[in-house]
Amino acid sequence: MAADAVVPRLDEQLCFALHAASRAVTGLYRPLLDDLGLTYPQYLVMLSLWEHGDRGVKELGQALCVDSGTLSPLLKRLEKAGLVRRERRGDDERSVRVTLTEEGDRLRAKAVSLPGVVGEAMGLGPAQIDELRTTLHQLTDSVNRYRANLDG
Amino acid sequence: MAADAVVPRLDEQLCFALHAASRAVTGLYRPLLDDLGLTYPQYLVMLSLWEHGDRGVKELGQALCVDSGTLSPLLKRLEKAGLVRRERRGDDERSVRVTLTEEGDRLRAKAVSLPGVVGEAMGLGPAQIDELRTTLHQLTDSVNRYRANLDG
DNA sequence: GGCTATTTAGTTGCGCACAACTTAATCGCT
DNA sequence: AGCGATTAAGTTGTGCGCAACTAAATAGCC
Repeated sequence: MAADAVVPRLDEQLCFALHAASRAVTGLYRPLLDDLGLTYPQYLVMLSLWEHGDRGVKELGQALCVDSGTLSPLLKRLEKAGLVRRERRGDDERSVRVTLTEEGDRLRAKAVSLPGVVGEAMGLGPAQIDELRTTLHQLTDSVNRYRANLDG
Repeated sequence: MAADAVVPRLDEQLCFALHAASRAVTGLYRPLLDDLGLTYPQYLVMLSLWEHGDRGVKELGQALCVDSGTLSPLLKRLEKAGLVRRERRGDDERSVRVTLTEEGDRLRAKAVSLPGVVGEAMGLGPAQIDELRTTLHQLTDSVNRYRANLDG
């Protein structure tokens, strides 16, 4: 086999396209989220809380695909910022309930404009966006199933 | 407007689908790259070097969309691992040339199998992959143009 | 030639992602 | 009831991403 054909070019690699796109979008959010005093991963946590009002650390971890090693310090920062409260659950002292504070709830109103701005910046039509999201979910599921089989 | 319709659900957000997919794929690469002693971002640098043999730090930064703040320590680790050499360029002492060592070049052969494994795990057909890559490039370009206009 | 502005790498500091580990509570089995 | 296994959250350490800054070399202008 030809040695120079063995490894694909960087910009042909789907993994890099994904990596680059994800970072570009996060970078687009950054200045917008700065106004709310949030980082992008913190914003994802707030989205989940705005949606459900009340979440356990484990639930948040499953929804966002992160473990407690990432979540614990992040939630501590959100708590210090006054957006969130953490309390041990009464019926199971192991688990922790994360709740929105008044201020955390109010922040939702300031986040309203974000999806619109980001959606516009992406420059894709509704059909393209829909298909992209579907394909990405499919890819993520497939990859995660594959990963689960590696150590399972 | 209805308050509960204001901010989309987490799993409807394209940005999160992107974020999750990118991390899933990186996580899939991790155990494979462990065998080569590389992290994923280091692998991207090696891909660029395998492709061009020889790159300036600035060129690498442009190709991978990262600045010297990320690249410098990463290259230092690759150098310490014996995969790469760094030397000031003669004609312009500001810039640094990054070169593959023998060992770095040999590593290419061990990376041959990666794209196949990852491609299979993604569970997408060739047409889907092609379209996904195109859409992602389009999205990245559009977002980065938008970002350039924010501070430009 | 001399001086400022720009360019290029590198450093520092913070937050996230993740692996490996710790601590504490609960579960489940006998 | 007692006790080992499991589960939940948190801690520690490493590497990446990025902003802000520094140091040194070159470019460009007078």
